[in-house]
Amino acid sequence: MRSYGQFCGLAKSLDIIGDRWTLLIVRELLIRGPSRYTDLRIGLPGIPTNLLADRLRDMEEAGLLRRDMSPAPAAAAVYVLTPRGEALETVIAALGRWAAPLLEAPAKDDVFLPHWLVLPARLYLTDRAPRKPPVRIEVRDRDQRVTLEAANGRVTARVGPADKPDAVIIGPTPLAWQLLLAKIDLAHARKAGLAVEGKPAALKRFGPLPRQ
Amino acid sequence: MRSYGQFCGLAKSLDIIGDRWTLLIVRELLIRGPSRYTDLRIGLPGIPTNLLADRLRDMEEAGLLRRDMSPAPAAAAVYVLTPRGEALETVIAALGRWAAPLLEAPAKDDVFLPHWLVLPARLYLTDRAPRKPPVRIEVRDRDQRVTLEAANGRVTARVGPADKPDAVIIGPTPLAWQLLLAKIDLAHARKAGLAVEGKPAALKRFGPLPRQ
DNA sequence: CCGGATCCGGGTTGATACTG
DNA sequence: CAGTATCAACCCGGATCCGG
Repeated sequence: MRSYGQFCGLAKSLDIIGDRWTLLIVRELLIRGPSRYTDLRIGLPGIPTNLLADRLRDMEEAGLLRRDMSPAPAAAAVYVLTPRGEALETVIAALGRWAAPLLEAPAKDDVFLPHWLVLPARLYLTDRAPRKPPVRIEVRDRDQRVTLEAANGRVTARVGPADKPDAVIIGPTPLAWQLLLAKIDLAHARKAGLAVEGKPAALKRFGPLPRQ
Repeated sequence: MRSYGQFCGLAKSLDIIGDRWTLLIVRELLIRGPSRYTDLRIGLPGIPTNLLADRLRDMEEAGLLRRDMSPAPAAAAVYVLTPRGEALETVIAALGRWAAPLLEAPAKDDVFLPHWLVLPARLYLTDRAPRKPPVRIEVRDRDQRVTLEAANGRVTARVGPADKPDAVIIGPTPLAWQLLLAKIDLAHARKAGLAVEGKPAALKRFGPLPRQ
């Protein structure tokens, strides 16, 4: 990207992360941790492969990520955020919070990959019963699994299956998201194609943050 | 800007503010308040005039700003941030903080307009003597003036001349900034072309934030 | 001078094909 | 799997022009 040539923090940061796709690549690495080229490509539907390669080069040069060779047996290159790259989480959180009103309406043609639940779960969901014992649920869409946990008043989320989940939501991610935000109720969700196994009451532990 | 087509807060926000120059226009409006087209152009050195016009249209359509006609006598159009546009201050602050390490070294070919001091002053400077009475200084570069105030442990900043300043720094903005950050001392700054009127001790009230 | 509109060359992006 | 190559379409930058 061409520099703005302005001695200003905002302009300097945009010089580095203002290119198209760059912040989305950081998002993927924040959510999934060290990732291979192909995993990044899958997590970024629509990205031209040459741009992904270009960006990864630029971002390595800018000190946002490192390209690591994983240990001997499987010689796969993985991309890993540096601390400097991880520090962009605050920026992504600010953008995510600003965009909250745009996520109320359900997606239309938008792609919604299950693992993207991780960031909004952290940003927009709250634990509605902080005093009660922790609750863990799994969201499953095809073979993708995401684990959400409500404990001590906080919601955490990560990619991967849950260990002994209290409930499992199975079906299209957009529906699961609507259900967690309490935009639709369980009966409606089931009619629309969602299955819930385990204790549906566990879902009530999650809800939208109060309007800021 | 073409949409990413992803149901994700980050992607949605970038759909709106990811275009080149857009966030810098927000910066100008945050710093200067309601501004005319020409003022924006001056505050954004390097922007092609057609792009500024395009962006202002896009941003109005996106609900980030309004175009207001000022009252009858001087029929000047001014651009004003909507609350939605003002809410981007948190995003700009996050980007500014992330960029802090990039602003330690002095600018080279970079442009440094005086009014840009306002944001970094708020973000990077601290009041070193919260208990003492407030201190107000003016930074003057050619005919541009910026007012900084340290009071009750906080630093505030705005465009315009200061009322009864305790000190006035006159000269190139980059030098003034270095001085405020305590990167250079007063003697060095004077030798490099900076003049300080009033009580130079007032400058000691300002200093860099401790390393986060 | 203010507030743009128009035009054009070059760089970036998007889509797809191809390769070690 | 992990990219490179190619090419069209689009966006950006720079310059010029124009009506109040």
